[in-house]
Amino acid sequence: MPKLVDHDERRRALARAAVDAVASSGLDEVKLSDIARAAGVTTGALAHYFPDKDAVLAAALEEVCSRLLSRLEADGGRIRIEDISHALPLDRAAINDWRVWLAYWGRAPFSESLRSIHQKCYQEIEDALTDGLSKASKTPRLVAAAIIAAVDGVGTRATLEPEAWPPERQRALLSTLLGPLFAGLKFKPA
Amino acid sequence: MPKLVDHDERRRALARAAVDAVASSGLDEVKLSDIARAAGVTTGALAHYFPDKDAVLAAALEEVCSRLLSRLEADGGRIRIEDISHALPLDRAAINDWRVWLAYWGRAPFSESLRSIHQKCYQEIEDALTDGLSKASKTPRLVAAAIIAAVDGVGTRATLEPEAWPPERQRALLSTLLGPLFAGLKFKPA
Amino acid sequence: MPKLVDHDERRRALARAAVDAVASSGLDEVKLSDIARAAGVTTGALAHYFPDKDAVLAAALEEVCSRLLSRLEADGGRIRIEDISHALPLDRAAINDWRVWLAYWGRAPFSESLRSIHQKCYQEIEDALTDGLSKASKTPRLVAAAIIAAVDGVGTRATLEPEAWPPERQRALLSTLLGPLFAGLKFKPA
Amino acid sequence: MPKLVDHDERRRALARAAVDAVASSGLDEVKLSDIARAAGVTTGALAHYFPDKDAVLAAALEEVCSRLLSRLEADGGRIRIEDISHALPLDRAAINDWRVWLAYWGRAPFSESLRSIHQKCYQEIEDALTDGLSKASKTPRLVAAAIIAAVDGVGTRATLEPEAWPPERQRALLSTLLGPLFAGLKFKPA
DNA sequence: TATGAATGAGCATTCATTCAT
DNA sequence: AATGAATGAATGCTCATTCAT
Repeated sequence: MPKLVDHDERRRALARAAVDAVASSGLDEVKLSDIARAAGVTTGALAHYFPDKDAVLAAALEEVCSRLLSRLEADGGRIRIEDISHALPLDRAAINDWRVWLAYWGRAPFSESLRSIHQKCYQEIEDALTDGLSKASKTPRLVAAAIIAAVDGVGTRATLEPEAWPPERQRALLSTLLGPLFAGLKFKPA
Repeated sequence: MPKLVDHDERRRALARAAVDAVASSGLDEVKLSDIARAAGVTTGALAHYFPDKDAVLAAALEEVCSRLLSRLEADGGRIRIEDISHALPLDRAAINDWRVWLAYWGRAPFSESLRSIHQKCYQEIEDALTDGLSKASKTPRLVAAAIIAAVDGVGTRATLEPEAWPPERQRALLSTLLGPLFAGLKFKPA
Repeated sequence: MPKLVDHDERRRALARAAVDAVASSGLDEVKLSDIARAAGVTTGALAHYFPDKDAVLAAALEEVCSRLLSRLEADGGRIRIEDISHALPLDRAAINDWRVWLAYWGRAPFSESLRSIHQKCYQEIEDALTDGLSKASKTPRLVAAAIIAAVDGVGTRATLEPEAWPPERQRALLSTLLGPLFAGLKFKPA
Repeated sequence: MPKLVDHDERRRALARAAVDAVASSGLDEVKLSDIARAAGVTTGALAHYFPDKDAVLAAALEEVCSRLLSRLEADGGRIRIEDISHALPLDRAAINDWRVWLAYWGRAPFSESLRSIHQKCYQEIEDALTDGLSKASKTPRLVAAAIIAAVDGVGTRATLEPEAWPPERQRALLSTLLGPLFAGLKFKPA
């Protein structure tokens, strides 16, 4: 019997390697061989798990999406700026993810599959936020979208100018944006 | 002397063509020949105006930056959400520019020259806004950055999901974000 | 001992599968995995029976040769056009074999092993025909070669343009070619 | 002004080089770089004249077809075995062409474009022969097809076993096949 | 004996760049 | 200044082969 591998787990590991490779080479410059090397395999091995390069990159995007989501993992109940700020590029790992995330924004308009991955991700976050805001606002979905936009805006800036935007400054910016908005919400004490 | 004017005008025209080509093919897919075709010349002609492809793409980014800035052209005095919203991807032309703009975000982390073009652009906007806010806020630069982040966040979302974000909805989202913030500013009536 | 029988039988089955695979993919396009799939095994299994791909393809050619020969199986004595026509691509199965047969013609000039398989096959047919013609002609070997050439010529045309050459038309063409030749043979009535 | 080339002439020259390359490497083994080298250019140059490898190979087939046709160039009037034999692989150059010609037979069943080139070639020959036979036979088209089949059959054998089939033997075989057939034709003296 | 994961070399193709005209 | 033919390096992809299980 041949060595049996967990196909899905292997795919996931390769996707993780792809994220690393994209983070360090850039989405446009990354070669299949970069990804393979990052994963410790040869390019041929990738072929067993993905039909082509696009599929590898799509898997990498999904990986980043799921990481982003896991950072936002609502602690239930009340939504706080403090919790939301965990989605920002506050540390090395998150900055890497954001670089990759941003890179895909430029490509999504030309790829149906990337676009749908993106939208699913936004949808999921927006739904969760909307849910948490339903009691506190009369326009919960709009507020949810505003929160997302705030995070995207701050995260973008911080990703493009990482030296100028250390964690504290990012938080300050996010609070400046969301503070007044949250002040108007009718949250009951948790 | 007249030659030089021609030369610069030609460069600018080529840069505009590059923006169009990037908007329709994507920054990763665009070929020098696409750009040349969009400009109505041959690839060889590009060589007379730019040392290499990167230079062409940098010129395209500068072109987009200047367009973005011209849309924001402050009408003087008081800063209003209405004016700021003009920077959003509200029509076809602006959406194109935003697509290009976003595409460069993914590449900036790997290119010193692109990064510096970006930063100069942000700087310019931030300075102008800070100036306009100096009387109205005690932290004008932070508020300026917040405005920029809001525009980036809303613009990103609208660029990625153009059908879901018609102009009115973009304005509503921007107002949701900036309304409460602006309410706290001490603007004197114009 | 019984193992060996199994082994040879298995080889033969794989060769048959190879013929099918070549017939449907083409000799140039056929992959080892196509052959394996056609045989219901994995590529690794092929390695137990053949040293490499060339050997598999050689076995396929031998298989086709033997089928061709079996179609010509002389019914003894007198050689008749009717019998010879059984070697033509008259039905689906024979057309498949001819496609494969033709495909090898293009490769034989570059492969000593394929060439020798070919020659052995021609030799065998020619010898049998020569034998049957020894009483009827003063140049039996030349006539035998003529018969072979006629079958090859008609079969080639029919294989390349199958719709234009239904069985009856093939027979008519063969008769046109061989009729006058056979008329000159001194066959005694059977 | 750049160096201007005669596009069609260049294409033709590249097709000729392709024929040479196929003749010496085989249709399956030939690489684009072989063809480029045979033409004295780089592979990139081929891209200016052919969309892909298949197109190069198709052009090579057309080249061989046209050579075959030119060898048969009817001298008008009466059709003689002697003239027909000029289509056989009698010398080095013709053998090369026949090798290439045969190689395409194996591929035609899988390629619409190759098939159509083949059919056009056969059509042209058949029409010319039919024309020349219209007075001499009541079934001129069938006789024309018989002549073609005879040439194909003899040529195939000679191509596969060149040492065994020197020119004289090829002619003898062709005469054996076609002699009795021609004897039955009602040719008027030219 | 058979599996199938992995290898790694090989090739077609693309395209920025060069340069003779 | 402009052309466009040609270069040649780079890379994604394929697939025969190997080998641990």
